[in-house]
Amino acid sequence: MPELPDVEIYKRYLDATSLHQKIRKVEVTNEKILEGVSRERLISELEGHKMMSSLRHGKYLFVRLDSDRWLLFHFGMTGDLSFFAENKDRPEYGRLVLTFTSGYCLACISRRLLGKIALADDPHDYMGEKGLGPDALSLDSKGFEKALGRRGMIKSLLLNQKRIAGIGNVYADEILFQAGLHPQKEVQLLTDDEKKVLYRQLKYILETAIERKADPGKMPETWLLPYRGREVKCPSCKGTLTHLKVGGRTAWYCPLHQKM
DNA sequence: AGGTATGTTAATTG
DNA sequence: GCAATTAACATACC
Repeated sequence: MPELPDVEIYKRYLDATSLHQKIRKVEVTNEKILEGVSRERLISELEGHKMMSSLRHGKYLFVRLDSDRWLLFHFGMTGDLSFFAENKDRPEYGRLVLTFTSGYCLACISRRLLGKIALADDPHDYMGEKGLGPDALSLDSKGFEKALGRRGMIKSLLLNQKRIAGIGNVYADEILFQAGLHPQKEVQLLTDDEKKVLYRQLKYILETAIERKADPGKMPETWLLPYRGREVKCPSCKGTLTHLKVGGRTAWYCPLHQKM
């Protein structure tokens, strides 16, 4: 379920388990996950090398190798990382599996193959080519207002990675729920106060989600997330949760306190 | 069996 | 040029 908080947790997991270990074996079990690099090329760039540090931007995770080249992961909807002992507990759908000389392995899992694994010379250049906007957590309030732009439905703008990188469907709904804004509200109708509240909630939601390990079961009872997907009472007012489609995605919200 | 799913992108239409 | 909509990608779940 990788949105920004999930990918931040993946980054910390990779940092804690896999840095500074020599890669002994590289397996690519499905080449469709690779973007712009062949299986042979990826293997030769990784084998015998070490991962030295990592960097997250939006939903992308970049890993610097000891060659100063970068390995990057984009997880799509069903991506995950798994660290395990060789010949034991090997997860399903590991599309890239690195085995270290220590006898432990790091796998990039992708059930639906909607993610990407690639090599890059420089993360900044790669993000530029993709047209990715600034990372949601690095924005100050001025940068946020600039990134919002002038037209469109607020939820679509929050989800647009070219404007702000990192927010996905679930956390976009959560931010709007806490800010009391209807997902289809036109951004040009937002008051300065509403923009301030939106910015403050964006920070609060993403930071809190990271503190709670991006585990949906651990989010506050006052949030939308524990009730998302059910037409039950709103956890913050007398309303009843409901949903509609915005930009092809399901938007859950409370029609009573989320104002157009 | 058909609809849905936390992501992105291309094609199309307004 | 922008924004909205839809299909496509591949697979599991209800």
